[in-house]
Amino acid sequence: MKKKYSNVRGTIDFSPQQNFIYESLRNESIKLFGCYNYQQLILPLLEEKSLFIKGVGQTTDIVQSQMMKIEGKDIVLRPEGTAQIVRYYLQNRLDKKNSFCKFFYIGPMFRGERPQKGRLRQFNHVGAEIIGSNSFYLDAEVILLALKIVDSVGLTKKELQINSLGCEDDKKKLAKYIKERLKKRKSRLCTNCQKRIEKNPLRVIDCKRPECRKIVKSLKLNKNHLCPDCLNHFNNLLSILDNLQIDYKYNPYLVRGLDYYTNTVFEITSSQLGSQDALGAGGRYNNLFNQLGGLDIPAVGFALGVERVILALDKIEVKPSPLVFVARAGSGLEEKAFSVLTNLRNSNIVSACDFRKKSLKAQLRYGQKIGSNFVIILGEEELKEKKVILKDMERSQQETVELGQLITILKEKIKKYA
RNA sequence: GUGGGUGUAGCUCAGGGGCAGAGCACUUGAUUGUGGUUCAAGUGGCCGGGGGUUCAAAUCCCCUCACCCACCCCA
Repeated sequence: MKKKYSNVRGTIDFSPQQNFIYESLRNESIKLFGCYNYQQLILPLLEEKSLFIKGVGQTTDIVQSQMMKIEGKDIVLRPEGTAQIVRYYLQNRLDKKNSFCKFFYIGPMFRGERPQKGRLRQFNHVGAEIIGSNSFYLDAEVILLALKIVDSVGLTKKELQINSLGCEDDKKKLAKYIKERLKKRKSRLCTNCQKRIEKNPLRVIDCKRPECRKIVKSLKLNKNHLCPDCLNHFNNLLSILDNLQIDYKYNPYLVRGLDYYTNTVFEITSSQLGSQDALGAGGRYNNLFNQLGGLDIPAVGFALGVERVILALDKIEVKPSPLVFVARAGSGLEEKAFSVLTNLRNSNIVSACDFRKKSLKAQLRYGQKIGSNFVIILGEEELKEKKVILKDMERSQQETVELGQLITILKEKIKKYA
């Protein structure tokens, strides 16, 4: 019995239509990154496991259960890009060279989660990192850039949520506060949160269960946990966004699931997506370099989920260039068809011919189906006089033209068409 | 990792122990060498896989796999 092959669980094949959006997202991103003076990095899909344990955090779900391990080695398929970029920076001692850097990357990430809408085991990130400055202007730049990229492919319905966790001390203070305040009501939290309250209290305020949500809301969180410097940083960022008239929602209950975030965290969500509603997210990570290399280097960045952007875009306008189809009336005209096609293509005219043994009627039907704007019909009668039939499909008109004039006439028609 | 749902033609799905179905799509026709609309005919199935019950299973039972959605988590 023949085995039926299909794609691996949690992966998707990009159809030509999806790829069209992907390419458009990719091109627009590269253009924007260039304009903002970022440099592209292409790093391996394989990294040492411990890079992510130290970077992303031992208690996070990504590290606990979602990393895809390479058999027999302490090597994993990368689950995210930030720790890797930091590894690159440290490995190449960029702190000694030009310490301030802006990088972007586009490529696949891997997480061994159970797939659902908007959640895959292999998915693509478009991400950026700014390394070497703690300026709130750069927090703003990163947010702006993420929004612009999403905009560039025509995704206008989206929401920006933003919060500040504060520096490492502030985070500890906030965690302690949450722990103390929730201790009495611990039994009313979900079992998951009861565990988290000890290990990672910040995650509790992010829980989406209604009962936890209710309790957490009563904490009345605000900016009080922030030290003067961090408060200043956050307020300045918000006023930049205000001045740019960017819509955002301050959400004091927004936490990111990766341990490395400090200060600014943000999330861009879309209502088009279902339960995995984040198109992208990011924030500041002023402690990650310390974790991985013992250096005190501030940084900020974001990542967008390519497949989620594609998912959220229900339609995209595809405007292909005019297509010319070559049809043969009669048998034995393949060689002539091939030579006409070659000439068309050498003149950069988008053209096609199916070379199947089909009747003229069937060829025209196929030509129609693939969206041909013009059809060249090769007929023995006309070819004797070095002529061909040129048919305008939309107008249902045709004329006989000199083979020598064909390219010139077609180019003229195509120009009018566009 | 946990729950719920769904697997029948290329696609969307109906059928629910006794001949394998519809719509769309596809192929071929409807006066010599001309597309879209229309009309006609045709191709196409291990009814996800394995086992069981039965004279008989796409249908009932068990197992399994895959997909979808949700939880969780994240982009």
